[in-house]
Order: sequence, then C-alpha cells, then structure tokens
Amino acid sequence: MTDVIRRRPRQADVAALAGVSQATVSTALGTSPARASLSAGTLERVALAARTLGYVPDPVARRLAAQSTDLLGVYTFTDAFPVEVRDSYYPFLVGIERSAARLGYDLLLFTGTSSSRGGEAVQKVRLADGCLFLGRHVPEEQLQQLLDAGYPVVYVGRRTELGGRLSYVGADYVAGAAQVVDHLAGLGHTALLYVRGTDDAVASADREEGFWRAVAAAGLRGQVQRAYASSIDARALQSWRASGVTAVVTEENDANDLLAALLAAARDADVAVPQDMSLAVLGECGGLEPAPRVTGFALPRQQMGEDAAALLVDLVTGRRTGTVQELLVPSLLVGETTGPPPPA
Amino acid sequence: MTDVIRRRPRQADVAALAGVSQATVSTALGTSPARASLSAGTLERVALAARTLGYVPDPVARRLAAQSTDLLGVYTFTDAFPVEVRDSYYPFLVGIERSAARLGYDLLLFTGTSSSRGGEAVQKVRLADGCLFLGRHVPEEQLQQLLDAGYPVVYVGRRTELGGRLSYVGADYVAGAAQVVDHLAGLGHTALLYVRGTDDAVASADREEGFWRAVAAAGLRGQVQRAYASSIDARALQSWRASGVTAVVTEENDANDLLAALLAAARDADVAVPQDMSLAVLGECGGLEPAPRVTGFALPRQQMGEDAAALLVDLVTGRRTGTVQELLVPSLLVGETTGPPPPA
DNA sequence: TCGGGCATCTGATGCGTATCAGCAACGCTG
DNA sequence: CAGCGTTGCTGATACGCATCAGATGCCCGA
Repeated sequence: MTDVIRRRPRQADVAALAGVSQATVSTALGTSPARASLSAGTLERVALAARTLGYVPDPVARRLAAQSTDLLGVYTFTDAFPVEVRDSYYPFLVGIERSAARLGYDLLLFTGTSSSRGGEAVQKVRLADGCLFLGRHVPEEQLQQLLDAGYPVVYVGRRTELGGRLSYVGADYVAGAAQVVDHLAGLGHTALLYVRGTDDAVASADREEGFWRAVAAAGLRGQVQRAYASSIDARALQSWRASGVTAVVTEENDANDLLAALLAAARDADVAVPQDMSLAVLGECGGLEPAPRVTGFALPRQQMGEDAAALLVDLVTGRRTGTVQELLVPSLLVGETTGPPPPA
Repeated sequence: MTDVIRRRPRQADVAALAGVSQATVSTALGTSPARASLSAGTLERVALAARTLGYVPDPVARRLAAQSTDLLGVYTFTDAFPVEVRDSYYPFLVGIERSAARLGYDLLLFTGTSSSRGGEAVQKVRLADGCLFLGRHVPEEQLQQLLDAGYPVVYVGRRTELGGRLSYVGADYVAGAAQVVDHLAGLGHTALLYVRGTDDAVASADREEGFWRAVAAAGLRGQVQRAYASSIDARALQSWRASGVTAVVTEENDANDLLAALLAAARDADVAVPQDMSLAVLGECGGLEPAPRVTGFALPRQQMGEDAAALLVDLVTGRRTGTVQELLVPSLLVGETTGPPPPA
C-alpha cells in the first residue's frame, strides 16, 4: 500500500515472496530440464507467489535472454491488407494464422514496407523468430544477409532468386497448366494456343512448361505466342482459328489484361465462346466485369499459407533445416468458357 | 576472414570500427536530444561504419532498454482473419494498418486467443507498446490489470465495461438509427416498429435510444418489441399492419436472424416490400441469400480502424492521456426495401 | 595564470530473463 | 571418519541497447 504506482511484478518480486532466488523462479516457471531438479515444495511456493502477484513474464526480456519470441514475421511488399487484391491475399493470411495459432506462435505484421526508403527495413523482421514473405518483390541483398545469418525465411510462392536458396511453399503451376490442357484434350481439342504475356515471371514460365508437357503427353499440336493485350484483336483471333486452333489458353488476368482482351476480341469477331472456340486461363480469373466463369485452376492459397507457416516453424525449431521448397497442386476449375471443339 | 560464422553486428562492432564508444554509437544512431551535441565528424564516421557493417539495431534489446518496441498489438477474440465474417473484420484491419504504417508502427497479431486457456494470455500483449482490441468479449479482470499498469488499450467498438474507463473508437449507433428513422419519416411514415433481439448488447440499446430520439424528434408514433427470430411469422406481421405500422426496423442480421425472419414472414403473408410495408435495418445487412439491398447504415469500419490506431499511438506517446472515447457517424444506405407508406 | 564554461565523448549501469558453474548439505560406502 | 556422489538451490553473467552522470580537453575572460 505504500507504493501507489506499482510496477508490474518481475521474477525478483516473485523470488522475494517465495523466499528463493530469481534464478530459481526462472527455472521453476520455465520448461528447462533443470526444472526437474527442483523440489516439489519449491515449485509450489514459486507458483503460488507468481499467482499471488499476477506475474507474467516479459516477452521482450525473455527474447533477449533466450533468443526466441514465439513470433512469426509476415512481410509483405505492399499493404498487408490491400484493398484491391484482398481476395488473393486474405486466404494466405487465414492459413498463416491457423498454423501459427496451432503451433503457439503470434504474428508480427510489418507495415508500410513499400514506402520505407532503403531495403534496410527488411532487417527489422529479426524481432521475430523467423519470417514469411508475401509478394513478388525480392530484395536480394537484404535476404542474403538474413540467410547468411541463419535467419529462417520462407516465401509464400515459388521464388528462384538467390540461386535457389530460398525456401518457399508455392503453387505447382506446371501441374495446374497440365490439368487445364488435359481438360481441353478430354473435350476433343487437338490444336492449342498458349498466349502468354511479355514478362518472365517464374509462374509464367512454369505455365508454359506445363502447357508443353501436357500437350506432348496428350499428343496434341501446340503453339505459344507472346503478346500484349493491345495486340490481341478480332483479326488475330480469326487468323488463329484459320490455322486450326480450337482452344486458347492464357495467363490469369492479374496485371496484363490478356484474358479480357481475348474475350473482347471474341466478341468483336463474332466468335462464340465456347461454341466456336474454347478459352481457358492457366490460373485464376478475377477482376473481370461482367465475370464469366472461366475455366482455369484455383491456387490452394489457404493451404499454402498453412504450409508456409508450418515450414517456417520447423525451420525455427530446427526440425527441418536448409532450403526447403514445396509445391502444392492447384485444383481444376471447369467454367463456362470451354466445351467441345466445333465440328470440323 | 578469420571468423567464418559472423554474428550480426552490434553497436560495439560499429563503435570499434568508428573509433568511438558504444554509447556514442547509440546516441549517434538514435533520436535522443543528446545527438545534437555530437560533432558532425563523429556522426558521419558512425553512420559510415554502421552502413559498412550492415548494422541494424536489435528491436528486442532496444525495447528492453528503452521500453518501446514501435509495435501495436491487435488482440481479437476470434481468429484475426475469420473466414465467415471476413467482410466485417477486414476493413478494421485495413484502417489499422494504414495508421500504423503512417505513424511508423508495426502490428503484432495475437492468434488463437480464443483457444488458449485462462485469460492470462491477454498479458502477453505487453510486448507491444499498446494494444487494440477487437470483438465483443471483454476480459474485465485482465484489462483491469493492464489499465492499472498504465498500459494503453483501445477498443474498436464502443465498450461500457470497467466503469467506462475503456478507451474506444466506436460507431454512433444512436445517430445511425436516427438516420434510418429520419429517412422513413421523410418518406411519409408515421408509425414505426422497432423489432430488437433479446440480448442487451450496448449497440442494441444504442439503436433503441436512437430510434426513440428520432421518433420523438420527428413526431412519429413508435413502438418497440423484443423478439426471437422464430417468433416472427406472417400472423405477427399482419397484426402489426393492422395496428397501423407501415415500417419495421430491426437489427442487423449478424447472429440473430431477425431480418431474415421478417423478410420470410412478409413473403408468407403476401406483404410486398416496400409497397405494403417498408423494412430497414439499424446497421448493415449481410449474410442474406439472396441479398436484397436493405436500407440501413454502413459503419465507417476502415475509419474506425484508422482512428483507433491513431488514438492508441497518441496514448502510447503521451500526446493524449486517460480514457478517450470517440464515436464515428455511420452513413445512411438507402436500399430497395423502403418506400412511401401505402395509401391509407 | 587560474577558474569557469562549453563542447564532446565515455564508463557504468539498468532493463528482465535464461543459463551455467558451483556451493552447501546430506546420505552413503568403505 | 574420510571420501564421494546427489539433491537442491544460488551467484554471476550474458543478451544488446539507452541513458546519465561525469570525465576530458579546450577556449575565454579575469
């Protein structure tokens, strides 16, 4: 009662009340093997004193001393809660949270990372025991530093940077693309065109690889064309048809508007989808207005988040080590834009 | 080169390289007023050394020493990323992240808080400089401990627990309810019924208060009825109409299904909405299938998040003190379920 | 020449915990 | 009773940084 402003209690206070040393309190309240060598009486008295004082360990001090915070970092290169693409980010977060909660970790969300000058900001993730990275950007030098220091890092999404030394949980675009191609083959198509964008993102290349593999496996004719959305028009479409193509696959509608351009071109050319020509996307389709249900495949986003967090925890605890790379297989989404090829 | 396993650099390393003391490095790299009394040359040499070594301050140590982490806690009593009600939580998070990023704070998300036994888990929020709370639940004893210790806490949503000592940024349900009532009055309705659920949530009571105030101000006849969704049927609806009621307002469709029950009852009773009777909700309507655009009001969720985080930062930095309570006014949403009353 | 004031910088200390070497007391064996 | 292993606990230290009371050297006025 003499002290009006009471500090929150620390181990020293508990120790004083229980009549033992601070070291004993630390041992008694902790989980170290040394705990076994304390007498039952002492354990009890310490526990009682701690409860009486409402003692709660200071996570910061614990981390400084023991090098572990039970925190997983989540680093995004845009807002963690983007408004535009919320549908694509949210499931990752859901999965991450699930795993983290199940494994007893809390989440440290780094904000405003895009605006902060210099890549050095990345280093602050070290507050957490390990860190998940979301988003396309890869600050190589910074990550290199983290890796060199043995700091556990896991990307959500496949990354080939840093000489393949990055751990990740990604989506198997090759398998996904193959599913779509197989679906078309099953419908009877024999000549397929893959229209891809002009950038060289890993996922883009993977899609093409999956396309070729499946085309070869199914004994189809295939061709690939790189294009800008603006270069796709009715005339292009007609020339493809003239060359025998009955189905076109393309990338998802993320940044490039290939899919939208194809739909528009089909409309302009009076080509009915899917009666005259089938159309599919090697990925998900979003952001289209109106939104036709386009055939494609769905990324197992939530599962990716879960697996990534679980992997990170394994790396943190040492249950797994080194570079670990996982690919999850997407699931085929059959929409309204694919059907049998038109009769020859 | 002798050291293969290189620790990450600390201030002592920077100090050695720059030829100054660790204390000087701390001062030079920090923002304390003492920094002004360092020579330009020293500042420069320290900065250079730090850059050379890739020094990044250890946030944990910083916190332990300076009692500040630049972290805002976010404590939810369900999943932080709920799957069912994502639409209602997400905007809060968006706002919170915005403010936090703008003010230079990162976010600490506590997970699995619902499952962890005992309320003591709440105490771990202290890792952060202050903490936001989302959700209905209020663990009074635990919060009391935090408040007693002078720990900054802000609720998102109005809370009257703990003798009104909780700071919050909430929605002004009174004003929102009044907007809806005024809207109905403007359409020509003169006799209104408010069907409310059976719980006594603060928001529920606020709605009723707003209802009564606006009814009185507009000189209307009003009545209130507490009901379960299951007790609302065609007969009840007919009896209300018989008593002269031309518009019914109710709570949002969150947990209780009052709104859904009313719509179903109207259908059963062959009462056309809004021709025969207007229907509005004192809040938002979601989760209805099919989803009619019901007249109601929208909570400024994102703004609430932003303001709550900004308030929390003010409390953390001492720019504001004590209990601060803010209410934001919702905006009227005119849907398809309200219209002029039927001719008498 | 000396005292005093200023500009710069440093040594020492504390933050709250975990860990480890080691100490004291005790029982046991030979 | 000396010697030794065990049990149960403590003292000291480290973790990396911030802070503050000085220490040091310097210039100026008296």
